[in-house]
Amino acid sequence: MDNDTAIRIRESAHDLIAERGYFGFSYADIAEVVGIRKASIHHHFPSKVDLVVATLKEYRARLAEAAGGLNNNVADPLQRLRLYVRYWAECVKSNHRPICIAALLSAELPALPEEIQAEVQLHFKYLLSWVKATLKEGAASGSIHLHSSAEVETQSFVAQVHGAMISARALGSTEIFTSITKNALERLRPSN
Amino acid sequence: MDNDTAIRIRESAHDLIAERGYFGFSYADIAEVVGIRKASIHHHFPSKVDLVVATLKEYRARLAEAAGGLNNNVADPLQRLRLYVRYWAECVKSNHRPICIAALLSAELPALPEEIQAEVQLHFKYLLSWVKATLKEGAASGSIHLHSSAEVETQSFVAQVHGAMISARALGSTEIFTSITKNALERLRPSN
DNA sequence: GCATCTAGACCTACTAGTAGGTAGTCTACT
DNA sequence: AGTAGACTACCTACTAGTAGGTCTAGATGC
Repeated sequence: MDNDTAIRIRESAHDLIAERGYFGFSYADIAEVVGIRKASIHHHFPSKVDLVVATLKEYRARLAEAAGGLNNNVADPLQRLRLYVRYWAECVKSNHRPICIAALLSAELPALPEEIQAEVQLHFKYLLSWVKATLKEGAASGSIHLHSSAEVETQSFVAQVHGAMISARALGSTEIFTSITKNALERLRPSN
Repeated sequence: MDNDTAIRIRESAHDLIAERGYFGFSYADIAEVVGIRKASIHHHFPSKVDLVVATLKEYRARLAEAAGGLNNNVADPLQRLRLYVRYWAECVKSNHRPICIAALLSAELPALPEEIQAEVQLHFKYLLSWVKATLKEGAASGSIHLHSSAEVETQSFVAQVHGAMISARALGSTEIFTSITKNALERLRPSN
């Protein structure tokens, strides 16, 4: 499952989901990108559901890795959130996976197979829990000011980032992503 | 174009897009809901693009109507935004078109036909311009406090509402929509 | 009053193309 | 020899869309 071809299939699945959503890509698209035949994909991922679940699991693992890295290497919790936002700003700017695939799939959620729905939900729960822990730590150390509860500020922060991705895509504008997220971070500054 | 069947087709298209996105529904699905044959849909809407463009135009017309109604009948600009949010809270709660189809389609945007992309963009521009005008009026009359520019506060407000819809869908939770949007409105209160 | 014409609405039957998925085979490496 | 990984060739189900016919209601001509 960790061999090169399987990884390339999974990575191009991620690219394609970020571009078009679950129903917007096919095994034929992936076959063309990876340079193998459609049937060969089934050898690595028996069904489309398996492929997308694996893609989401990997995506979540990468988030966990990145979040852990920030926790360990960046002392200031607010700065961690700034770097999180900066990562996405780069994605939006370069148009490389410029949207969170869990947020995108969430939009299509009722039509998706249950196993995928569950993975999407797990991603949201993980992201919310990391942001919440970060906000709480910042509030305790004084680097972050919370206007309301950590729970609600967490939900609002995540919603703003996701909403910013959507607006940026709709308007074809990197700037709108930057200005929304800058505003969201500004609100968390202690002097406010 | 305004006869009963055409309307029913367009309305069920709206339902289905809100549930599944552009690629997630077919003429066969609509035929089943409306109770006519697939081919008959083409009589009213020659292509899927025509149908979705018509659905988005109608959706925007309804938004314009509702926004105009709020402008005329509700004196306080902040209260207009509260009612806008309340409308969506009801949709989320009742699970009747619980997501803005322009926001949903924006997620899939790069894969959509250009005419649809253009309509999605028009919806965003209209919504942003109405919210901005409302915020400005509120700021002038003192019923709304703007922490930053009207432009940025507008973008943030809209992003929070859209992000709240996404989170609510992902977690199957009406409460998260309510708490995010309540927080967004709270920020605009003059006492803050 | 009655036949005829027209047009909209809907139908059956079909097209070419694509979807996800399967069966069975070949090849190269361990 | 066994196995992983790729292949060709195929399947069924479904997609948007088309061709051409039927039915009905209203308007028109005599």
